[in-house]
Amino acid sequence: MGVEKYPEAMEFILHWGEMGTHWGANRSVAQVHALLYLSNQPLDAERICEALGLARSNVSNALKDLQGYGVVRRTHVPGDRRDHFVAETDLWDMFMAISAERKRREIDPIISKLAELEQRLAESNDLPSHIRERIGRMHEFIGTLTNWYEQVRGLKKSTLIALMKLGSKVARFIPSSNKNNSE
Amino acid sequence: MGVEKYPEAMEFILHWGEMGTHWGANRSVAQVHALLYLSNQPLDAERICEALGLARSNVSNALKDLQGYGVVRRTHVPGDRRDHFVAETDLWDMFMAISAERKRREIDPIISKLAELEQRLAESNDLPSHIRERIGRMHEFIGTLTNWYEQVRGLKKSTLIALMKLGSKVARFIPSSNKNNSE
DNA sequence: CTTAAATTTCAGAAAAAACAGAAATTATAA
DNA sequence: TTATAATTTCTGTTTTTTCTGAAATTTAAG
Repeated sequence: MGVEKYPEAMEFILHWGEMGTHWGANRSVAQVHALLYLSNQPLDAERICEALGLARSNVSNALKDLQGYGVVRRTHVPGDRRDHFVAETDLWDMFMAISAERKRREIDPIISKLAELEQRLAESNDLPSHIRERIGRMHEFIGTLTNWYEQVRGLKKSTLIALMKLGSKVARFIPSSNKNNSE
Repeated sequence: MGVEKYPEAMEFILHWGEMGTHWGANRSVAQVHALLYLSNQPLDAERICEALGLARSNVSNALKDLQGYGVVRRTHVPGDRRDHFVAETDLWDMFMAISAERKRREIDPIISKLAELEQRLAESNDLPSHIRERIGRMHEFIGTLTNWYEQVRGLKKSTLIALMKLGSKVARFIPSSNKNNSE
């Protein structure tokens, strides 16, 4: 009945787990995520342990992680005392949730630090100008990028999809760049 | 004379190194990168060792890594036998180089695996349709995303910057979404 | 309230990654 | 060609992360 019976499904889960290690999640977290993503029905923790051969505590932490990223949620199965879990299956929502959370954890602290440093640099005057300048440029660059992200993220899903489908054709709307080639 | 003399510069380097660990690079790699980014002049490996307190071999590997990502290059200083290194200082180019290489290493293999699985799934007929469907949707989603990336990446830098500055205003060009709010 | 099931926390073991120092290789100059 | 400087590769150590099993806590049913 469950996903774990199908070799191709397990292959997907294993590969997903492997890739997860390159993406800031550990193997267990990514595997649990993949399993829930493929699963039709809510799964309880014990079931996940068996399917993946992981310790109960490990699965517990993985589920907490995934809930922290907003890609898995607890759900209640009537007549069953145990917690059950389901994954977000809309890939666009999943992508947005993960990117928002990663921004919060990994980009925002950088911005704060850069802002703080820039402040201090403005005061100390025995500092080579190129250092001040490069830290400033980094700050500005990341600011521009995240500002763009925050704006675009506010658009309707359908608009975003339409924009993506446009691809490089969006460049048509930029005045001075009708011949759009790299560099 | 060098960057390592300035406490604020070192603070940037240390913080950058720390953040690097969350982004797929190890601390040494990120620190070497930050040091070179702030440096005005090409630095030789020995100098980097001293500035950061790292072993020679560690620095050697970090430099190899950074060159692999295309954000650092070797350069020759006349009258000096040693290799010297400089970082890309255009942040846009740096960003593009890193994202292209990460896509190659971390996204492309997923796409291959998904394509292969989808092929096999099409053949086996005793498989719940929702599994086939979800793997298919994942494949399509990542495909759409990377297709968009490849197209946009081909645009002129100035066009890209102009597009970014437009922010959510790009949505104006999408027919059916004049009221552009989230969800 | 008591009991039992379910879950989380914690401490230590296992695995993986990062790093240092030495040895080996490569490249340059005399 | 030989000697030496520079760099890389390799091996073992240290550090960090992941994961397990047991203990503690929480939750809910009776």
